[in-house]
Amino acid sequence: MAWMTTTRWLTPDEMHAWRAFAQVNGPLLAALESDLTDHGLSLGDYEVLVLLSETTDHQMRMCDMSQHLGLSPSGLTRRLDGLVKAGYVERLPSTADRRVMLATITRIGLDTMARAVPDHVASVRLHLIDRLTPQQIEVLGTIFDNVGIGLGRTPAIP
Amino acid sequence: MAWMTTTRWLTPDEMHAWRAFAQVNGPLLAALESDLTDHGLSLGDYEVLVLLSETTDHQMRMCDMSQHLGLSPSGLTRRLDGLVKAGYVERLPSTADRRVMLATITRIGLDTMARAVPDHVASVRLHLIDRLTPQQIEVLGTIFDNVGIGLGRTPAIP
DNA sequence: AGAGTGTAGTTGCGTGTACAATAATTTGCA
DNA sequence: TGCAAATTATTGTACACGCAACTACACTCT
Repeated sequence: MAWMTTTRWLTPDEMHAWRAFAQVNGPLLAALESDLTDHGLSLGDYEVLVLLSETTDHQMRMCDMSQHLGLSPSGLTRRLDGLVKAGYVERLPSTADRRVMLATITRIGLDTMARAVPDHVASVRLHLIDRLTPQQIEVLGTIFDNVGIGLGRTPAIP
Repeated sequence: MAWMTTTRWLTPDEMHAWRAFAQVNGPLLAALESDLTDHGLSLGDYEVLVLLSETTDHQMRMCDMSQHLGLSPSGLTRRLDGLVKAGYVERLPSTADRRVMLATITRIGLDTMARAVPDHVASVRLHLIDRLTPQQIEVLGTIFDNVGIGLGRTPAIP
């Protein structure tokens, strides 16, 4: 017979926190994504451009990107297809390892991102940050650091 | 000329909170979804069953469900297709308004959900709740209540 | 050097979702 | 009453993503 353990149900506070999170999470991301469409970017496209713009030489291996973005290799391939067609990113075969494709952000991609960033930051402020007290902001960071550790992620350094 | 305003960038604390949230959110939902697959349910399927099981007569109009679930009408139609094929839900034409379809959860659906709920609660505890202090849990609820209000949602009563 | 193993990226296919168009029905108002 | 406008659900189409299979290449060990 299988082990029989009685379920530890959620307390009212726990249930409230979980339901609030579960119900608001989707609309929050939808709002952030919607505010980016003026620049012709999806939230996923934006994440790619930010990631590439933050590297020293503005390029990164596909497999490293898929790790950072939490995307499957095939998903990243097709996402880059769109960005390449839009002219924001180029594919460069690596000379050091001929299996590797280096995705590089173009001048047009950098310009597009530079125009999108202020609106995106304003959107994050509008929908999330400016609705919270400084104490709540600090706790929010701690919460998701802890949850991320449980999921096997190392929290960001700052 | 358009109004020119200087962007209010994020402070280190704000940036930390936003990045932690943005990076952990996806994996958290993926983990919760993954823990449900043993019962043959996706997170979306589970939400439908919970919603129907919580109504007094175990049925709800399609359009009301799409509101509660944040799903488009077409998306809900196809989601119900799967649940109907699995035998968890039935479609009943409403006699009061012949445009509306009433989705009703079946006995099999209720049984399936009853088996899935304890595992799902345990999963929510494992990945989220039990990684937080009581104070963090309370703040988490307040945070997403506030954000939800900004998005035009009324917070849950409890 | 050569065989076997591991890694990087792409493609075929299935799934899930949104948008637009459509059909059926109800509601509102002259 | 009767007709226009709104509401409800479904279907066609397109897109994004993951999994599995595949190709190409690098590494390891003898």
